[in-house]
Amino acid sequence: MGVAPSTVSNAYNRPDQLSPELRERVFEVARRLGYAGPDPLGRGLRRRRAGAVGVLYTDRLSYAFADPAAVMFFEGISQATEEAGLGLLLIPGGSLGSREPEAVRNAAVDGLVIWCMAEDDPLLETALERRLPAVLVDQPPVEGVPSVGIDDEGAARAAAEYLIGLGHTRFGAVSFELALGARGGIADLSRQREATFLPSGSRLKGYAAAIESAGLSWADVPVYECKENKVSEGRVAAEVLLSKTPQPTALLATSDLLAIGAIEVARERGFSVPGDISVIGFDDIPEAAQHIPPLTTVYQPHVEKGLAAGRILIAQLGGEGVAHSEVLPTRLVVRGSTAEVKRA
Amino acid sequence: MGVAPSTVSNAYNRPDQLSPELRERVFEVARRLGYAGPDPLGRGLRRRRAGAVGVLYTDRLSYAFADPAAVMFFEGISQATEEAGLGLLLIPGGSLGSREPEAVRNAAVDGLVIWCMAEDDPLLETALERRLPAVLVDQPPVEGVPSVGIDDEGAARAAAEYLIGLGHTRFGAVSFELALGARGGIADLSRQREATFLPSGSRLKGYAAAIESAGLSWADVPVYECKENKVSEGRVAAEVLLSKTPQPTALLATSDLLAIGAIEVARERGFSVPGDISVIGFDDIPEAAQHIPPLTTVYQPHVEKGLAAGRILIAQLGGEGVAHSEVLPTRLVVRGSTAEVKRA
DNA sequence: CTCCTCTTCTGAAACGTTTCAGAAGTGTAG
DNA sequence: CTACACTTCTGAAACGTTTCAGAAGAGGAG
Repeated sequence: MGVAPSTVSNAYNRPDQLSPELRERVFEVARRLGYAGPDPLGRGLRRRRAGAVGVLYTDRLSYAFADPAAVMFFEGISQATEEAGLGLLLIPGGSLGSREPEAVRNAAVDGLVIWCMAEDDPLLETALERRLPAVLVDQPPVEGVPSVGIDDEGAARAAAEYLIGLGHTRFGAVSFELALGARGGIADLSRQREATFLPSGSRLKGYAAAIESAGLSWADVPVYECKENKVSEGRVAAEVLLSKTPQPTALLATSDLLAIGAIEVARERGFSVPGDISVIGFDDIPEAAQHIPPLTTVYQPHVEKGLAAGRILIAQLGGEGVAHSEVLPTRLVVRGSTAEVKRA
Repeated sequence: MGVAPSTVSNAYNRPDQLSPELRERVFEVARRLGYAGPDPLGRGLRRRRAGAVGVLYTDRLSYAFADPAAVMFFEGISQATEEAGLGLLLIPGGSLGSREPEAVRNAAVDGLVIWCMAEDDPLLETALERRLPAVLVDQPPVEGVPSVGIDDEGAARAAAEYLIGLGHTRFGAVSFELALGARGGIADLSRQREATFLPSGSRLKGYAAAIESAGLSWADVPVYECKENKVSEGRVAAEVLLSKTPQPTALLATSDLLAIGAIEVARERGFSVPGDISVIGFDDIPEAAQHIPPLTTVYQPHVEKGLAAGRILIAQLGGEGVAHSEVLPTRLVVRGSTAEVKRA
């Protein structure tokens, strides 16, 4: 091509460093040779940045897209990365359930959003070992890494207190995974204490706190741990919980998806919701308001959470040192899936 | 560290090439030095692969997450990439509406899923110039690049024929973007002919074909072109179309989101849907079945579309030459938003 | 003509790997 | 003791850029 590599580089990156004619000539030759501009990997290596941030999620990515709350969270992150002109790399979970650390190590990113991973997930350590700028979301804090999240415990407590105020005394709880490798089934107190997923652990703690301070016994409340956060699991949980004696009059779910499944089963069994049984959710996904009956649930700002996480991460990339954490507000949204307990 | 770089490399990538003790020692030193394993960029450069595939979308990414059809499509792609242990890089659209080619050129990926871009979008050319393995989805075919899609025209035609069979003769159409920079407003025939977005163009063509072959005049059917694929735009379209004389008794939408918006407005104006006005959608997003009334619409397999696109792309990566295209099946799903035309 | 400044371009080094041929050492068979 | 085969490790080159100091030449001021 008869020109130094550095000149080609300048043609693409610093037009002011060479004459317009030569620049045009370089492009012309590039076109003829089928050269599409600097290779991203070579450039990334030299410049020491990848031009993308990664997001690490506890489950398989493809599951995340089936969870409306996750999708909104992604929407927020992508908004932040788009603002900054960065790519968003979705890091694959283990291809066959096995958590491959390879993918985490191999992700060409400048920073990491680590979302909702179990405290003891080996992948979490792998991720932190990379010493990239990172931000934790809905997870226990780690020294030196900013966190974004909500007050899970407080919000759950408020939700349970609301039901107590309606006169309910017999509860059942539907939780998603408490720790890696959820078995699916009733989780006793010790299993609850082992919870390594922050949201499930904290929300149960909130429910427990409300119930104990009402003079009731949390130990008597059956907690069903689902294997995944999906409607079908909520159904399974309700099957079990509604067969208990004494039968609960109120079900506390840790997500709307689970709550929806529970309501389905309750109705199929001939109960009126909220007439006979009240069900409360968590997340306030868009479907919650559309649902019949509309779900009483805890609103949390999913999109904003993603946006905040993205922005905090990006600020770190810019080298603006102080990584601040953020706790976003929640709000109990009373709709139609809860009512005063029926007088016996 | 007292050991050759190649040995470190072997420690991480080829355990069989060195003694277990040395390998352990390497890791030990790595830990102490805070070395987290081979740098993805260096490795990528040398190995000539990035370990990720990119997805390029016509809109801003953050919009995509708000569209259930898009989300399902992503779900499919991510399933495919996850199977292959690859990352999924979401390439940012122009940060401020302006389509920056930088991001496309700068994406460190081994292949590209190019989804639903206008035929004349400069970014499309930029993407193809990279000469990476690619697959086009819901787009006009390009020589040498495999395509994945559905028979938009045939499916739309079937949908319109169904309405004609119900006795409707006065139609209105609600379309999303026909070409880059949609203005929002009635699109005349010449604008329709200019359509560069395959799905909108083909679906309208299908509607037109059905109507013409029923002996009606497509030229008399007002077509409202929305700026974006969202409920609020469907509302605007319906406001306009329902004010036309003669008033349409059936609205043909090119997406469910638009159909839902149209139904809202029709009802607010005191019409019964489907009593007075029939509305048909396209996509069969999950919300379509939940909606009141449930939407009559064209089902297409969104997740499978993403899965197919991903797999075809990944097959090309593996060097398996022949890139085959795929046309996925669709199906008219009759629900409650359509009915026989009211006898005057 | 000399000195200085500008513009335009170049050369070499560096970014962090992997690859591959081969060096060094250790056994084993003949 | 030689020949050969392993095993274990190393050195150099290459991957495709960008950066930075500076060479070469042109033009202007003194």
